[in-house]
Amino acid sequence: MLHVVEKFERTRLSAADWEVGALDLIASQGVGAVAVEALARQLGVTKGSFYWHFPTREALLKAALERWERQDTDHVFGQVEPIADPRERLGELFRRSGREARSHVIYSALLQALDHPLVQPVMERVSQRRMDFLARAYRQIGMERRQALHRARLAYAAYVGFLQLTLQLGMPRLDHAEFDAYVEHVIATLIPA
Amino acid sequence: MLHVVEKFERTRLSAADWEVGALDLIASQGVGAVAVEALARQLGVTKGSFYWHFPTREALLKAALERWERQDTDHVFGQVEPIADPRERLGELFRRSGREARSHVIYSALLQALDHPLVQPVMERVSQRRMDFLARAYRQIGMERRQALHRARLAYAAYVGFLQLTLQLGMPRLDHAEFDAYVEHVIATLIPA
DNA sequence: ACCTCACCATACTCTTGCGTATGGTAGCAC
DNA sequence: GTGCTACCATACGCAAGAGTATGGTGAGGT
Repeated sequence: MLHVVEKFERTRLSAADWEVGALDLIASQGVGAVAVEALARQLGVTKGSFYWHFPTREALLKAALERWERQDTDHVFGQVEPIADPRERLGELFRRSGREARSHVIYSALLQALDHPLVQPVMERVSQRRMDFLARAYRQIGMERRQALHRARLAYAAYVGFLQLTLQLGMPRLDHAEFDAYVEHVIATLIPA
Repeated sequence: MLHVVEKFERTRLSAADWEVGALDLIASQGVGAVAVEALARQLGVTKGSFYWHFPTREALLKAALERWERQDTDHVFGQVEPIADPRERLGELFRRSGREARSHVIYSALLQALDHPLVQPVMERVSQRRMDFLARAYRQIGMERRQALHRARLAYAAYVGFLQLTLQLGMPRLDHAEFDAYVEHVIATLIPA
């Protein structure tokens, strides 16, 4: 129940500790679970501490989202960006999308909170950036501009839907081998030879 | 502000009126907006009325979800089921997916509330049913069993992601013509010749 | 050794939204 | 026309969670 997360029983906390704590909560239980008293309990302090670091709950959310957006950009793209062949680059990107990466889990959780005014613009930027990345790769393959945009939109929609169906709906329950087969099918279908 | 929805100024309400009112709220502002006092205000009565028809808020949600699931099944499939050619059937299904159909809007809103214990099982059933429908069509086309399942999963993920991206994120803002072009691209990509 | 201030606890208030208690009214049976 | 009952209003209680006020404490600089 009360599995405390604190790294090493730090005596004092910083604003950054609250931010990563908030991101932990978002990843595990969604944005709605980010309550200051619950988070304080999880960090081993009380809300008195929180309101020294942040003026309001929204401020924490804003800071946490900025932190995530910052680290997400290079975490997802940085790994595959150097791959020269665009087909190979896209394939590797698809393969990495299901590997329970923390960034994907948080992205999926934030997808569930798109009605929140602080979340929406962040997600719009991140999603647009990722789709542009896909569109560029498809253009490099040799697709016509319009086609590349459509294919990027389709591929990204498939990614978003996949996250929703597996992480949120928890529906397919496919094992490791079956998942690999699915990803290869997606690659064969969405990346032209 | 207070654009009342009531059909024709009925003097008395029935449980069904509350259910469709709840579905209206879900479609326009999500599951979280289904609050009994707000809904009562919208129907021109007070909460005193509500608790005569339903023992609790959850009961209303349950009834509304059952109503939606019932009418959704034939609303989405009923229109395309009679189409004999599986390719044609799938294409028509894809084309209908973006046409702002009420059922899709509600499905998208419920997708945002998958953490709710009442919503999850309903969505699991509906989604599974729809994916089975897709898989059957792909099999009829002549795809191998395993391939058909993967393709159905991919197509449905693309559908779910599309809803999320357009209705919730409000991101692409593509006009009518551009949307049609996108759908045709999807059909060409996901339905084998 | 002590002083400071960054960090934290305790004890409130306020708002929101669910649910309850109880009494009122309108339409139908007879 | 009177009474029953289905529907509704008003006025509560109650819990959760955000935010405030105020006082305490311990580690680092001097």
